[in-house]
Amino acid sequence: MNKKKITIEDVAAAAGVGIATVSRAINNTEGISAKTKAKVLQAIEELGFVPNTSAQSLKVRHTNQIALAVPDIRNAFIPEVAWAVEQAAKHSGYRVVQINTLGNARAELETIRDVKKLHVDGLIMLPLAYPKTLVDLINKSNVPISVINYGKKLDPDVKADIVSLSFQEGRLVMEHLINIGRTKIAYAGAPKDIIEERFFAYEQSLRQVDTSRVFIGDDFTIQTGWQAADYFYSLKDMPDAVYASNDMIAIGLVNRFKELGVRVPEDIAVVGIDNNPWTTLTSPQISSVSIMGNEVARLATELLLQRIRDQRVGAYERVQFDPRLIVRESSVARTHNATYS
Amino acid sequence: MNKKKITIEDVAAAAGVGIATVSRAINNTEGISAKTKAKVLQAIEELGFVPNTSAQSLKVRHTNQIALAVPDIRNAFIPEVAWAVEQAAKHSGYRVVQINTLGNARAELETIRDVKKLHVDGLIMLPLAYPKTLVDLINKSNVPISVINYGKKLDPDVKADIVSLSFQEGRLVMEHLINIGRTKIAYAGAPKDIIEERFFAYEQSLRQVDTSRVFIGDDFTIQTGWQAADYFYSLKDMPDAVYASNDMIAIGLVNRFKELGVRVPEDIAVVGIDNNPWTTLTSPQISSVSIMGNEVARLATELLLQRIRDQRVGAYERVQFDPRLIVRESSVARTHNATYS
DNA sequence: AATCTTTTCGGAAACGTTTCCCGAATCCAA
DNA sequence: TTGGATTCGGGAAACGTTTCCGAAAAGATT
Repeated sequence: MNKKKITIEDVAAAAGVGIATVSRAINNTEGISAKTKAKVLQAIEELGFVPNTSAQSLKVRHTNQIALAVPDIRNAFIPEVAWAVEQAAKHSGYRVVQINTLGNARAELETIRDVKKLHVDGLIMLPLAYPKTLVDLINKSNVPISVINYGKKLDPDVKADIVSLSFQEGRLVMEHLINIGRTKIAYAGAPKDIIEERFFAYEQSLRQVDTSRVFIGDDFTIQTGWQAADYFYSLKDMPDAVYASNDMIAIGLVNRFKELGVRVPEDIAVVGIDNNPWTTLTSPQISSVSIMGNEVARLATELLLQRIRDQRVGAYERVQFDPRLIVRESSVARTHNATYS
Repeated sequence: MNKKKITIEDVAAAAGVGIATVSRAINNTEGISAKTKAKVLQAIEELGFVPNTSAQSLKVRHTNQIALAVPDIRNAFIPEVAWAVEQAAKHSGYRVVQINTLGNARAELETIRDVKKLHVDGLIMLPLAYPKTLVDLINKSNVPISVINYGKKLDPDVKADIVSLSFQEGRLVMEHLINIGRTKIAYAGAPKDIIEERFFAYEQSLRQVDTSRVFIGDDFTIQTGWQAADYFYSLKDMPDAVYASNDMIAIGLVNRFKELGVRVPEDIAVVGIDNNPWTTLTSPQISSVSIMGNEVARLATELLLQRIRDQRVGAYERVQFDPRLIVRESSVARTHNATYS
């Protein structure tokens, strides 16, 4: 209907006040009486006036937006993070614009240029690597940045708040498995483990590793889990526990074991990593360790928002998030089983 | 380092030209010689100048952004859509800002107000319902809108391009099941099926429905599938096929059937809906019908972008997307089985 | 060489806000 | 009442661009 864009000036005219007054009413800054404010507000309502964000941003030099740069929307970890960031941001009145780098390193550089263009107030990024060029760009950009580090060790003096995963998840599952009395622990993973630490933890928890007990499949899928199960089943000396480097593999393991008539956890315990919701949908439910994506994301955005608001600069935070083991049915103490079997 | 914001004016000074010329260089509009353009570009490079998007938008009256309003980021269907929209938009040089309505109807209204504020050039929405107030708001907003309709029938004269799912998925699975010679077909679903059409299709494909063969669980989860399997198993006259109203339920069904020693598909065929990636990870792999979220999303954004570019108004598109059945291991013709059993 | 086209460039006016600064109105106390 | 202190409201400048319009420069045509 209303073809013409209506501006603050129209409102001013309609309400019989000056444009400055209208502005005061909108942002409820002080220096305006309740009466005129009401009058203005009503005029706004009648005209269906909506302030132009571009003009506002241009004037006030910030946009109330933060950018979230993610490598690939389809990785399991990402939606969780995106969700949490969105929540935390919205809660503080910020909008988030997502920038998809597709895991492309060049795009990751491009990102911070975009960030300047858009004049967003801050940036949260999950880089998959830290080439020098990226670090440089970060350091000389003067936009507040939080990085969520779920990859490799990074340059210690990046000028950004960093919340990283502590890579203790492997240790956690090994300790757990040992605690519940398992002695023949196997490992099922994939090559070029993004998080090699997961395998290192396996090695370090054992006096010596029996290489016949480690199975390395092609990828992080259920199929790999199946293959691993078949393999372990074929061993004359079957393991009594398996540490799966992610939940997909763990799920494949318990499915296949069930088919083979191997009882989980009585005959063999299984624990995975990621705390994928699916772990609760299998039978038995699978123990897993949560990487705390939600909390990590929330903290990262809170740090960022804080930095934005306080105009803080320097004194960059460096926090690690420890993963948490969630014990479910697929791994229980041996003594328990004895009672039942 | 560079504390002060540097503007087009600084560039002009540095390059020894006027500010209009700089603008021409940036947007490579014509009316500028190659030589001076190079000069300007270099100055830009040296100063690290980045144009201010807010100022640009204010002037040109558009933002090169489209908004995507989604009910809940965690629904299976949504990430697929979000991804496709993002891809299509980026390909045309548009950025997408996601607005999360949390499925909240009020927030859905608020959305279109936000859209005006932000001055995005268009909006793609997936409303879960179409209250009159929403339709009104859509109709009198003069922002191009595409709606992806995966819910109920909607007001026929919404002023927006609409691409909807055709709700033929139920018919598809029933025809398939009948074609492969199943005669005792059961239904497993959840109450208040978002897409009631799925159940209607079941009723309509049968001369008469044997109510003992329909199981309505609590929700769309695997657990419901388990319960359904138990229930069907308990029947004296077991069905020879079950039509699950979504893949989660289907997965639960085949898992539980396997445990019960019921063979799929020999004893009983199972087919689900949604073409959830997980259907290929079970054994047997589960037949399912794809709702074509990807294609739907891509078309919706293409329609939108087109409308934006051509400033087209009126002549709203109405397209339906037909789902597609993907036959996997969980449903094969009876004659086949005979050979094997 | 002189005029006429055409191309290239710069000045200045917008775009729709916020905010500074100052004048007007209101309030309070004596 | 009157004056001074205080609150309220308006005009105008600024934010950083794009673009219109006219002027200058360059090229083309005799």
